[in-house]
Amino acid sequence: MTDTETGTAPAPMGRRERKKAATRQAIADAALRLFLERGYDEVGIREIADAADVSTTTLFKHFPVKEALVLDEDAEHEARLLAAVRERSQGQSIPAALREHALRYRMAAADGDARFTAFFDLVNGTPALRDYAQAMWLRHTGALAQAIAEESGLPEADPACTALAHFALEAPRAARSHENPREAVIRAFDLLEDGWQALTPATES
Amino acid sequence: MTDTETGTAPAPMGRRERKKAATRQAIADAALRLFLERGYDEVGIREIADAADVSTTTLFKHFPVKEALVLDEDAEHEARLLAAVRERSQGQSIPAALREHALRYRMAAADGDARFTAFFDLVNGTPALRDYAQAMWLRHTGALAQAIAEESGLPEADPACTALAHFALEAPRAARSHENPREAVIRAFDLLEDGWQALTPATES
DNA sequence: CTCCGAAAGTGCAACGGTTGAACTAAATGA
DNA sequence: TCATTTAGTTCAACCGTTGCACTTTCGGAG
Repeated sequence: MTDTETGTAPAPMGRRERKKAATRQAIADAALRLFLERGYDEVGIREIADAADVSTTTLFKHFPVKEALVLDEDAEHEARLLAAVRERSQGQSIPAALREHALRYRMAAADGDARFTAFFDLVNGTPALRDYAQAMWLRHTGALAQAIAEESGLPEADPACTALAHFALEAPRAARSHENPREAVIRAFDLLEDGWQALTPATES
Repeated sequence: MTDTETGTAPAPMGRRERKKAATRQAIADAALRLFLERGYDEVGIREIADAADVSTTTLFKHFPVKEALVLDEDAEHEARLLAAVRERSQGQSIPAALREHALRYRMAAADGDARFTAFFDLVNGTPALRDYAQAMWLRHTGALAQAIAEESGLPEADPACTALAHFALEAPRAARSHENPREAVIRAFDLLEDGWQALTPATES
C-alpha cells in the first residue's frame, strides 16, 4: 500500500506531478485507514474526501470508482503474471507455472505480516471488492493468452490459449467455495494441466 | 418473454396472486419495450415505473435490481443445465454434454425469430446485463458440480467437479473476445474434455 | 358475515455513488 | 511575462436503491 520505494517512478517529476501524486496518496491512505477501521460499506465517499481534505470531485479525478480506492490498477501484477509463464523453470509446463503463480499471489498466506493480512481480509470479505479484483485479473486475459501462444508455439489466434488464460485466472474464484481453497486450486489446475498436455503437440521448448 | 402458456403456474391462483402477477408482467413489459426502443442505460427506473403506472417502490418489490427487469431468475435454466448432464446420450462425456448445452443455449443463433434476437442483442450489448447474466449462470455452479459428481462417481467434495462446472459456465465468456465465438467455445471445451478424461478413472457408466 | 391480519401498493424523502458545469489557482513553458 | 494547462473547488443534480408511514384490498377464521 505505502509505495515507499516501489520503484514506480524513478523519473524526476515536476512540482505539479509530485503534488498530484501526494494528493492521490493522501486520498488512498485515508480511504484504506477508514475502511480497515469500520468496513468498506460503512464509509462513504464524502467522508473519505473530507478525511483527505479534498472534494469528492477531486477524489473521482484520481480514482474512477470507489473500489479503485483499495484496488489500484497495478502494471506489476500483469508483469509478474506474464513472467510466471515466460520465465518458468525448465521442463515446467505452462499450466504448472500458472498454478504456482496463483498459489503464490492469490491465495492468502497465513504467515505474512499483519498489515498485509488485514488488507487481504478486507478485500476478500467485501463482495464489491472481490468482484472488482476478479474483474481486474480478467483484464489480463488477452495479454496472458498471447504469452501462452508464444511460449507454446500455437497460433496466436488459437482460442485454446484464451481458454487456458481465462480458466487459469478464474481458478482461484472457482476454488473459493471449498473448505480448503489451496487444495481446490491445485486440483483445478490438474484439470487444465492434463487438458493442455493433450492439446499441445509437444512443441514446448 | 411473454409467458403465454409457459406452464409455470398450472396452480389456480387467487385473485390476489393473479393481480400481483399482472402487475409484475406489466412492469417487465414496459421495461423491455423501453429498453429495446432506447437502450438499457437511457431508460431510468422512475420512467419505467411511470410507464407501468406503479411507484418505484412497487417496482422494486417485484424486481430486486434494475437488471432483473430484463433477466428473470428462471428455475428452468438450471433444470435444463442439470438435465444436459444427467440425461446425456450414451457414451457422451460430461464435458461434451456441457459443450452441447453451451452451444445451444448461450450462443446467439442467427436464425431464431427477430424478437428473440433483439433481446439477445440487448443483453449482449449492455455490459451491466452481460455481467448480471454471467453471475446468474455462475450461481448454478454448486448444483452443477453436484450433478457432475454423481454422474462421474467422483466424491461429491472433489474440487475437480466444481472446477469443471465453473469452467464450463465460464467458457462462453472466455470465447466472447474471439471473432468466431462458437469455434472458440468448442475449443475451450476440448481443453476441458481432455483434462477431464485424464482425471476421471473410467468410472462413467 | 364480519372482522382481523397479511400483503400489495403508494408517496415521499433520503442516501450513496457518480457526473457535469462553471470557476479558481497554481505551475509550466515559450 | 504572459498564455496555456491542469489540479482542484463548489454546487447542484442524476440515478439506483431503501426506509418509513400510510392506505387499500384480499383471504380466512370465528
